[in-house]
Order: sequence, then structure tokens, then C-alpha cells
Amino acid sequence: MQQKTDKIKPSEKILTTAFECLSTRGYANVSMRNIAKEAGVALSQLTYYYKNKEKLFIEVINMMTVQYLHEIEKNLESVMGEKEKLASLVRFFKELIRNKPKLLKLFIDFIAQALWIPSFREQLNSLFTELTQIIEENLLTDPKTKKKYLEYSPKTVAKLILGALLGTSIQIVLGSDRDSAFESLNLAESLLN
Amino acid sequence: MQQKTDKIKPSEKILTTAFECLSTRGYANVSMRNIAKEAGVALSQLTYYYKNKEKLFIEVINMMTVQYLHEIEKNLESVMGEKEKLASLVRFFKELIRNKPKLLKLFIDFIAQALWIPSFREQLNSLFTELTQIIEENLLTDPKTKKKYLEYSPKTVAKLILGALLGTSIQIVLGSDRDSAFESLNLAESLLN
DNA sequence: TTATTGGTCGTACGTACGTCCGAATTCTAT
DNA sequence: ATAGAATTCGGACGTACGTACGACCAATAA
Repeated sequence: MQQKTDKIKPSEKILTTAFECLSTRGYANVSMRNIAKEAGVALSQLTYYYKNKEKLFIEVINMMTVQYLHEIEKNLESVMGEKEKLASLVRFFKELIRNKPKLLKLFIDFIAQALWIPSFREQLNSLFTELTQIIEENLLTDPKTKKKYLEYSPKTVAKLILGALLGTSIQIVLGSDRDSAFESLNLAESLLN
Repeated sequence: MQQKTDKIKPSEKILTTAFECLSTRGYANVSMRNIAKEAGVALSQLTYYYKNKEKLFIEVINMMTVQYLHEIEKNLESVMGEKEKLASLVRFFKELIRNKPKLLKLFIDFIAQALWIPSFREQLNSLFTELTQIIEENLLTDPKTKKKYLEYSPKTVAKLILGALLGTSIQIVLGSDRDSAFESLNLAESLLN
């Protein structure tokens, strides 16, 4: 029965357990020992595979970044027209908030850590850059769309879209009345159309 | 010469020093001992006045909340017309980012802590509520303004504005190219007009 | 068979943390 | 002047942390 779970590579088991712990309790409140214990592995295994706590967290974020950036791009490719793509992006975020709030929390926690830890900051910056580019290339290339924002560059528009999605998500994840804030995302969509 | 600084109440000295430390290095990276030392006060004084680290941070946030909420309201009262008030709010945020980035960092850090610490979360929620109300009452009462957003409630609009300001600020504080992201705030303003 | 390598483990080191406590000092009101 | 309260101090307690180390074990290659 447990054959398969036993065959999981320890390094992967550590990684997924680390994600579970970090996204549930936060970087500052999770110790290497916690992760080791929960993964059913010796503490020193974490050092062996990931060197230290900082690098382990970076790997966790990396894993999530790769996975979800792909998912976003797949989502955007699956519909035609920039209006529809925007709708699709908003829908993606709403589903993320509803179904994977832990992922959002992990991400917000990571942002805060990036304030003080240079290696995190670097990684976060490249994530922001990639996200902005995806938005730019998918939602803002049509001349018709461009005209609407006249003097503003696509990059500026993309950053605002990302900012609004991020800021609203934060309010939702942390706030009490979830549904009222969801409405804000709908409004964002219609304002941009 | 130092008469005046010596006369500062220790509790206040602790509070301002705590702000300085927290906004420079972050909640997780600042110890009670750090603050005590920097404030020139015995460690146990922090416990005496603020009970524990959590409550001390809450007091710091409280101080900042009171001060800057007042400042925002004062700012909004000083101009007439909802368009102008929106412009004034955006200007306020831009100046905040430019002149008091440490305050922004403190705030972002606080948001992340609020993910895991219930007392922080409570305080953050009431701060969000107050901010939303200020926006609602100052920028969204004019019937002319209301019409623009048709089916959306003022609260929803207010939350989006707050979200966009917050999300964009985060990108600016953490990002490398500050000026390009400032543009996003200008765009936000014109989109809402 | 033996030697080498990669993986696994338990443990220990040094340090830092938040909190607590009892004694000393200063202030205040009678 | 003095009792009592408020303040200040240094130090200690127990715990938790990230990291490092050296000993095993299993598989592989010569």
C-alpha cells in the first residue's frame, strides 16, 4: 500500500513538506526541525539537500513559481482576444484565492521576507518581472487596447494590473468579508475594458 | 545640551526606538535586547512598559496608524472636489513612498505578520476598514462619481483603490526601477477619472 | 573482495531568544 | 521624614534555533 509513498525521493518529500509547513505557519514560525520531523527524515538531511533554511525556502518558491507561471500562461493561451484574456486572468486569481489561499499566504510571507533578505528580494524581483511581461505580452499588444492608455507604456499598465490584483488579494486573504472584496476584482476588470 | 533628550519618557523612547529598529530590520530580525540597547534602557523595561514583543509592535503600529490616518484626512480636507481629492490621495502615497519608505516597509512587514498572529490580524483589519471608509466618504459620495461605477457599491470601489495603491506600493518598495512604477500610480488616477 | 561514493542518521555546539524575578533606587504624598 | 508606590536594573531560566560533525549503511564498480 505504502510502496509508492515510500519510493518518493527524500529531497522531494522535504520540499513538499516544507511547502506545507511554510504556507501554513510562515517562514519565521517554522523550524528546520519541524520540517524534518514532519517529513519523517533526519534534520541533517535538510542541510544535506538544501544547505540551509534560506535556500530551502527559495527552492519552495521556485517550485511554485514554475508551476503557476506555466498555469497562467496556459490559461491565457486557451482564450482569444485581449478582453477575454483579462477576464481569464481575473478568474485565475479568484480561483487561486478561493482554492489555494495557502499559496497566496506563502507568497505574501515571501514578499515580506524579501524586504530584509537580499537573496529573496532578487528572486521576487525576477518573479515580478516575469509576471509583468506575461501581462504585457498577452493583454496589451493589440493596437486597439494600446490606444486606450494613450501616453502610458504597456509596462506601466501591466504593473498597475499586477498591483491591483496583488493588493486586492492581500485584502481578501487577510480580511473578514471575502465576498465583498471579490467584487473589487470584477470592478478592476470592467474598469480596464 | 542633552537635558531635553534625557527628559524624554522611557516609554516613549522605547517606542520610537522600536519603530526605528522594526522599520529598518523587520519584526523577525529585531530582538527585545536590540531595542533595549539602542534605547539605552534595561531589557526588563520593555517588559515593564509593553508586556511583550507582540504588544510592543502593536503599539508601534498604533502610533503610526493614528498619526498617518490623521494626516491623510487632513490632506483630503484641504482640497475640494472628488477628482482633486483623488489626486491628493495619490500624491500622498507617492510622497510616502519617496520620503518614508521605511514606514511602508514596516507596514508590509506587519501585513505578513498578520497572516499568522491573530492580534495583528485584528488590528490590520480595523486599519483596512478605516482606510476604506475614508476613501469612501471622501472620494465616492458625489452622485456624479457614483454613476460611473454603476452596479458597484462605493465600498467595492474603495477597496479596489486601496488595493491598487497597496499593490503598486509593494512593487515600488521592493522593485528596482522606482520611477517606472510611479507611473502606474498616475495611470490609476486617470483610470478612475 | 575491497574501495569508493552517496545517502542517512543522531548528536552536540554555540548562540540567541522572550520572559521572569527579586533587589535596588527614585519618586510622591502624607 | 517616612511609608508606600512606581520605576529601573542586572541576571538567570528554559528553550529553541541553524549548523556542523563524525559515524554508519547500502549500493556500485574495479
